[in-house]
Amino acid sequence: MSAGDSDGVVDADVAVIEGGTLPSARVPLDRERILTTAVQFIDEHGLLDLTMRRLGAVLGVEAMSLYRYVPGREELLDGIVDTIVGEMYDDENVIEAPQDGWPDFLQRLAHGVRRIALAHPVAFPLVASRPPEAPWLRPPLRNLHWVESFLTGLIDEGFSDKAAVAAYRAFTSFLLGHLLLEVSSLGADVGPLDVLESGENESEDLADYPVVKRLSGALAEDHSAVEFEESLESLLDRIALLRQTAD
Amino acid sequence: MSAGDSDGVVDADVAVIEGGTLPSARVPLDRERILTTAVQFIDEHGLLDLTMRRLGAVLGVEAMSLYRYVPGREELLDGIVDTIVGEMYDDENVIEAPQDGWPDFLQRLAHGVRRIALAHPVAFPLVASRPPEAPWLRPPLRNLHWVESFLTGLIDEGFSDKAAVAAYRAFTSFLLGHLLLEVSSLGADVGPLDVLESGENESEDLADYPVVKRLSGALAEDHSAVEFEESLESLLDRIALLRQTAD
DNA sequence: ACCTGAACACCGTTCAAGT
DNA sequence: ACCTGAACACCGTTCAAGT
Repeated sequence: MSAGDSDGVVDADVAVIEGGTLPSARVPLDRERILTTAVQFIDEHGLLDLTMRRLGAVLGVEAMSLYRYVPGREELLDGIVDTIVGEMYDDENVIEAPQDGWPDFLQRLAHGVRRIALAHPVAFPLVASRPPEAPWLRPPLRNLHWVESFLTGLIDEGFSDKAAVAAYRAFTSFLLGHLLLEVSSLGADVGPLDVLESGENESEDLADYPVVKRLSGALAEDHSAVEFEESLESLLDRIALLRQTAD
Repeated sequence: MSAGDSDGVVDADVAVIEGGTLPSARVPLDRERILTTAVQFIDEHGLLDLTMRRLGAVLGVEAMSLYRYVPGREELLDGIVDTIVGEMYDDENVIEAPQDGWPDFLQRLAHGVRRIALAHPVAFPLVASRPPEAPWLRPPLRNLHWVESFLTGLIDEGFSDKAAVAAYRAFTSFLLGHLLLEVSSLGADVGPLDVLESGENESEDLADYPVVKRLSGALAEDHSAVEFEESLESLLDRIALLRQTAD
């Protein structure tokens, strides 16, 4: 944190104007700037602090101005989800269609989603928990483009329609469960419960649960990365069986 | 819904007094009554409508009275999670320790969690997404009692400490992913986005995604129950391998 | 002992008005 | 065209006061 931009100080007046028309004029709002700023704000301050009024302030504007670009707070949150998931377009390791077989294709897609989860640990629960608008937009793969790629890729690789759909379901619920638990173990999450009061509290609570107490060290260890790889491998094995299933 | 208790009408005055001391006196508040009422309220009206003031009104009391029993809204939500997860104590099909082998034990536990998820489809995302307080309370198994049972049960059945912990991780992330997607497909969720505007909107949106469009029928089909069974079976196979792994 | 009234510092959202 | 001031109907929370 440098001294200039810390702690919510609004320095929109100092913002570099890209078009370069009116040097000292305030750069006008637009939807994309609102959304990227909101994502950044959540990652820094948490979801609970994201308020129309505060987001406006960060953008150097009154809250009411936001309503010209986004219909309300709920739609703002939906836009944030789109923005985050959309980041996967920039990931060169995620490909549009299988090149080295469908397992490689799904591996890349899974790792792409994991990367955006780890890049936005605080905002990711939003991707996971906003109500899906349709059964073909299951979290965390909430992007029609990638769902289309997923299904097309598998069908081109010999999956039946039914098998491709079943694979989509298994793939998404695997990613959702694993990644939600992985980012939540990273600490940040909804709710300002940052009261990790250490001391005798812990040992006292666990007195009635001797096995949990004995294994608490092991339970606290983070093996997310290898568990992700192994579970993904096992999922791909399971999907391989789906592929061979007759309709 | 009978005519008397519908639609948020407060009839606390008519409440039956169990102790039977003062017949016409208002039955006093207590933490449990607050929490069970809150769970019911969420299931009926959604999380967004649950407000300290409204919850108070349902209980026939001003919002400020709640603070005598719960420190604030965040802690109210934590209490709601405890209440919901605690319902599994009443489930006779969930057992404390393996009787017919660990796979049967875990099957019962998994189905118990699924039952509470389906019983509270609107409130369940809260169980899934509240920030865990410790690494041994991974959603959705956020109850020290059941975590203790889980670990003890597996260790008694021949799992090493490490294998039991690994099984705990795999088991919870499976349940979280599957159940969160299952209840969210049931419609209700956070956010008042009940704008399922039918019409040409859908087909228009899907014009650029022909495969999704072609499979949209199949994608909308609900096979949650059989998918749960099959995925659980596969998970148990995976856990069986863990059991045989040397430390 | 238990609940409330009044108050404070916030929210999201609207709309007529400013520039 | 874009933003704002003022207002409305709410929030969570505190605290002295009522019974």
